Amino acid sequence: MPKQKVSEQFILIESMKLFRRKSYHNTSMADIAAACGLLKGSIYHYFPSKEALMKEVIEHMHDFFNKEVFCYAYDSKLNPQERMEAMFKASKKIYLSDEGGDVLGNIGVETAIVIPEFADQIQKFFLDWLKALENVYLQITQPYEAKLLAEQTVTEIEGAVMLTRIFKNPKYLIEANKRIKDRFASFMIAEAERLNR
Amino acid sequence: MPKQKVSEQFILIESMKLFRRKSYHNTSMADIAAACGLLKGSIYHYFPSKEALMKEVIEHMHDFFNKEVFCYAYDSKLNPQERMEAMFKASKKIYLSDEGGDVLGNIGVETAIVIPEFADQIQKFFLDWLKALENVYLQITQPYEAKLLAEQTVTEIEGAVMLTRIFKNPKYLIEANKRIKDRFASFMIAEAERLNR
Amino acid sequence: MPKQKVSEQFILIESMKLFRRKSYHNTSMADIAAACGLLKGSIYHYFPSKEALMKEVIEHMHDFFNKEVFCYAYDSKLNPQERMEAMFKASKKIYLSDEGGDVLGNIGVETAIVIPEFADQIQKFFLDWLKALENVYLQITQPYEAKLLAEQTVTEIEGAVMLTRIFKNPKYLIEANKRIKDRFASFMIAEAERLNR
Amino acid sequence: MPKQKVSEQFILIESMKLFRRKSYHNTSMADIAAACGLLKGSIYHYFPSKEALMKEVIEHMHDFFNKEVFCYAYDSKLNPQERMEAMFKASKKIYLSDEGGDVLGNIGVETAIVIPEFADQIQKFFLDWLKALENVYLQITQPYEAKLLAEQTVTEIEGAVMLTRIFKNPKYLIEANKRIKDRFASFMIAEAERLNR
DNA sequence: GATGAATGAGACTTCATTCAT
DNA sequence: GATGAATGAAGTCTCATTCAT
Repeated sequence: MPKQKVSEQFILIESMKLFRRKSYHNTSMADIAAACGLLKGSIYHYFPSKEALMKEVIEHMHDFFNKEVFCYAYDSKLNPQERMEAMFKASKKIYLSDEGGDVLGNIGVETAIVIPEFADQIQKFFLDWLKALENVYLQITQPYEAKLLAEQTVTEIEGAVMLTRIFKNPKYLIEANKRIKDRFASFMIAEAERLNR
Repeated sequence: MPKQKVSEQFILIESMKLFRRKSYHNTSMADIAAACGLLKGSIYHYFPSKEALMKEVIEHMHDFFNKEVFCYAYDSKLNPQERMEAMFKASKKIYLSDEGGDVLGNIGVETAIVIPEFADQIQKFFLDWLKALENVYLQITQPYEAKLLAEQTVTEIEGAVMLTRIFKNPKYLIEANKRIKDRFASFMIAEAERLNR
Repeated sequence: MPKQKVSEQFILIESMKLFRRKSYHNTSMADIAAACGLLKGSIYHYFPSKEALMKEVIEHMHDFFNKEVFCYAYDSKLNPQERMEAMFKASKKIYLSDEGGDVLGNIGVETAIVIPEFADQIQKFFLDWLKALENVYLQITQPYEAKLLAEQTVTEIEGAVMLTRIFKNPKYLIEANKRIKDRFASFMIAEAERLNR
Repeated sequence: MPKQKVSEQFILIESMKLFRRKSYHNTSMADIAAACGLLKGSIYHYFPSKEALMKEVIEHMHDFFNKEVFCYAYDSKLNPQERMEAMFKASKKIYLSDEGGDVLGNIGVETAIVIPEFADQIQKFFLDWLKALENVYLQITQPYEAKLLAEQTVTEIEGAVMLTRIFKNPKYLIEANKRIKDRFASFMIAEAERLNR
């Protein structure tokens, strides 16, 4: 009986990399298999179809973000600023890893278009992201404002990911991060003043 | 002359719509032909290949933006605020037309990945956009600031286009527009105060 | 009423050149039209199909050879040697014209394979050629020998055309001509000796 | 291992037959697949393209001739006559096999026209053939003569293949073989006399 | 007669997927 | 579990042919 050459996890990671770098369409099952040291047919022992594999990739990223990034938004041991910092730090290693490929931003859009069922998953990811940010902003401002700030933050990051990709230049992402932090700081100060009064 | 069912322009427009809605890869030449009331092979009377067609679509959009949107940035008959307003107004009908498809944002990213030569064209589009915005911001602030503001503006719009797409909800774009306008107004006021002093 | 831009003859000649240079399959109706200063559809005013056009090309060449080359084989005003010389001279301008393209040799083989009906025509051409040569050789040798010599002559010329084409070097044809002439001369001498006895 | 219906060799042979019988252009990948009991797409497991397949067919024939035919020209255990005999015998089974299709003669010409890269390969085949024959003739005559005789021999065989094909009658090839042998014999005798003197 | 847009069959090719080994 | 040959649908593209103008 042949031994298992790879793990499901491994295939997930490798295919994620490929999807990010080359897009869903430009990545063939053979590419994925090759990246895993397998041959075409073998992927099907782990995932029933390319579509299913993609769905698990999305879910895997979603889980990862929930556990490694978004969680800090709810970490009562941290103050608001520390929560933001922690999220930034955790996500940065993802955004800037692997040739600047983003996570669910660009993949998301391409993918959401391709197969309707992907759209739901992608939306859920962004909803969790928005909710996490909103939760942090809620600590320093009013509910309506917090929601808008969360939306603005996601908007800027996703736009920056796109420009970073198009120009192959990370500065857009770096600038966006800076703006978000500065904005956060100014809200912190305003809130501090409000409380001081 | 034989019965001409379609014009090159018409094919360009129809394929642009499809590329926007379904992405480059998910749009087949047969789809495009069908959208034009033609059969597969007939598209090849107008464009030598799918790739060439895509390139012309991109160029067409670029031209369109140059002539209908970016031009206002250099219109000396308008004051800075009017220039921004004019650009917003002109672009809005594009962003929000046709199922909320964006212009060169999402197409751009997918496409830039697929075929290297697309990347150049896409970059050029964004460079013209950035230059136009920078030119307007230059009227109300310092050069370095103007450049950053231009980048922020494009970043926000592109991110908003993406979220609008993912959630099929135009509010992200509307909010982004509002933020950009407000930011612009605050710079206008600051500049006015500086001059008053 | 539009005037006739070209003659049927003209199209025949131009398509013959193309077929010789690029082969039947690699020559499109558009190529032929372009060579004639026309557009695709217009060829169909003169010839009902590509196949029919090819057939007329073959027939045209056959006629041409009958009238301009093979005729000398039966010209009672010439002696055997003069007949051979005349045929050589007349055919040379064809063999060596137009980038060394042959006449019905290589086209013939390709074409005979493609469409069975071409095969008949091609055979008829070669039969007339063989008959003409046989008739000349009959003047200087016995019937059986004459037939073999005719066959050898056609064989050598066609093989030489092929090699000339493959190596893009006319020497094979030149050498073949020389051999044929020498062989003819030696038969002339033998015949003269026989008569002298 | 999965059920392997065919081998690379098998596809090579089958496609060679088809190319010979129907020419390169008239043979579709579907034809080849069908001849192998496969479906269109399956051929691509063995050969990346039709062109590549053709190149391997040519190479395969070239190799075959080198190993099975031309080799006798250099076999020091044989005298000149035996070398010629061996080459004839070995090649005959190819020339006359399979509906009288030739080897690289007619295919060669058609193919050399179609794709320039084929031309090189075809030339190389003929160069090896010429070289082999020249080597044999060198044993019985002077260098210049040997070269001419080699060229004549190839010329005659190729021309004979063509006529055999056109008339679907092997007699042209048989006659050519006879002439070549007789010519060889007469040179042998001349050489023997020269040495006797 | 000339045009050239449109057709539609068919070619080459790719690739997700299946399955016998 | 792994293989990789085979499948078959679908995609891009070519081209002989038709026909309204």
